[in-house]
Amino acid sequence: MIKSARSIPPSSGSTEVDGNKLENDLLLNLPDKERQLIYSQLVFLPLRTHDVLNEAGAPIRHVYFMNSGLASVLNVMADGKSVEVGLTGKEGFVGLPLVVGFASSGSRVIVQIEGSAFRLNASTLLEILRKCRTLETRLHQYSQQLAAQSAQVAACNRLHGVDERMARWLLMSQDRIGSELVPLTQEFLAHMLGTRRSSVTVAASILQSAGLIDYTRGQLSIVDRKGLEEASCECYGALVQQAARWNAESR
Amino acid sequence: MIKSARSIPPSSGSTEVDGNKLENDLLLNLPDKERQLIYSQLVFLPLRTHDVLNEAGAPIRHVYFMNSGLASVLNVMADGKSVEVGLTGKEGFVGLPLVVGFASSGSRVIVQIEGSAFRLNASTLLEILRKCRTLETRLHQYSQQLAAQSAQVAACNRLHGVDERMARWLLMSQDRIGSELVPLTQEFLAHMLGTRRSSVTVAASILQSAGLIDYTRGQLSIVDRKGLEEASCECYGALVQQAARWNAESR
DNA sequence: GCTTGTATGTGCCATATCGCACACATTTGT
DNA sequence: ACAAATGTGTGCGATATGGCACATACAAGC
Repeated sequence: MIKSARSIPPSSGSTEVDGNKLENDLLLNLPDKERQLIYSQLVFLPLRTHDVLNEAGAPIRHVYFMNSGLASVLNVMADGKSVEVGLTGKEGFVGLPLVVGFASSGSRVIVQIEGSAFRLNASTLLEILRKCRTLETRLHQYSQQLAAQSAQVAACNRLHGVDERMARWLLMSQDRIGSELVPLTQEFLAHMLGTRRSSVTVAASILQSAGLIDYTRGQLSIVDRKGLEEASCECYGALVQQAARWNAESR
Repeated sequence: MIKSARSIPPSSGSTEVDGNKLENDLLLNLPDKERQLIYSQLVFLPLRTHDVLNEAGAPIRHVYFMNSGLASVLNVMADGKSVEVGLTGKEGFVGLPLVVGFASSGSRVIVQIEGSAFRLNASTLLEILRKCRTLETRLHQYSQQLAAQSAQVAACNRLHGVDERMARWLLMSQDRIGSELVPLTQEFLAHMLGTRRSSVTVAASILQSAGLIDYTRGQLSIVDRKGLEEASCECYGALVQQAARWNAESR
């Protein structure tokens, strides 16, 4: 079995902010000085399915440290068709352009699976970043990871079929939400994969009859993770490997 | 006609480094202090077609400020198939992971059209960056631009046909090399677009008989740029717009 | 129990692309 | 002049996916 992001060691000890458990990898284990500056400003925010966190071309008013659940970075075309170009969970952050000095978002980011995040005003983030080098570096590193994801997805979208891409998506999701249960309709999965719903139906049937997944009305569960990895394209493994390599290098 | 990157105003005055004209946007108009630190370290390097600047998964030994010509960021699969996920010319830089503290490259970067670059050792760059905040910010911003490119390409690869993607590629290339003449075989264009050579032949024939381009044996020239923009998908315009918006915001 | 809305399953045809093979044209080197 | 290497044009069947329409299944509310 591919060593997935799930096997990244959990942070030492548990931390609460604003009475809520802090799970975001970028915020955990910061130097004391930065922790004090940041934690007091964080606002806990439940995320509901299909909430829009950032809109393409619109000013970034808030940034989000994902805490649980899943958000999708989408590229939306003029005719309404959309394709997911990135996926972010508790390892991630929404609002990256702001970190490098851009005021607007390049893409739409929506909540795909409900959960929670810690939010900051744009101006608050900028103020904090002036004093928090560790956090800033982590955000820049995360930006590279997300870019690598987009790149892999770009290739995957060109070269691989619906079944493989769907398997990849499920694996990536599971890594980020840490649960076998993925609450999601085929309709939305189709939007993520940039295909028709009926193609998803067919792909899902195939994966189900192979005993890899199980689903009913918006509740999809992963039955055989190892099997799913074999059904997926190499893109999943490539991304996991790349992430692991970079994580090892950044110590 | 879409306002392209070509219409970005040229830098004030002309600068030479090591006896060679400096064209790279990231290096021009730096604060005096940074200029002095950096310029003395730059090594001029001619780039020949198919030179490999960075290899996926391999340590980054040198970084490159592109000066002329064109380099492609490629994602290569196990079976040898490849897809271009990014394109960089004199507006760009090769070796971004290093800037955020990662030691290895996430993708292969090859020279697509010959030209030149200014090179630095990895360690030299890191040393310089500790003192040069302006350059560092510019590199982070460029990283966002390149990521936006990958994202758009990811969507484009999923939703658009060969003809449209080819038109987009030609437009993006022209913006970066600033010439109507694109020296390139259909074979390599096929690698960029992640398709077969014969599909490129067909697409090229269509564009040619429409009077938009002209080509013979590795020499492709853009005849009707406006027409090509119409033949291209919205992705080209979207990228130009996004770049313009961010450039305006970062002042 | 019935209605309404939402989620999923299926079928049919058009089309784009793939995989492969081969013919032809142009350039390069001897 | 000739051979070899390289670049381009074309055809054909297999396949995957798209667009669309409709049938079925389940859930929630009255």
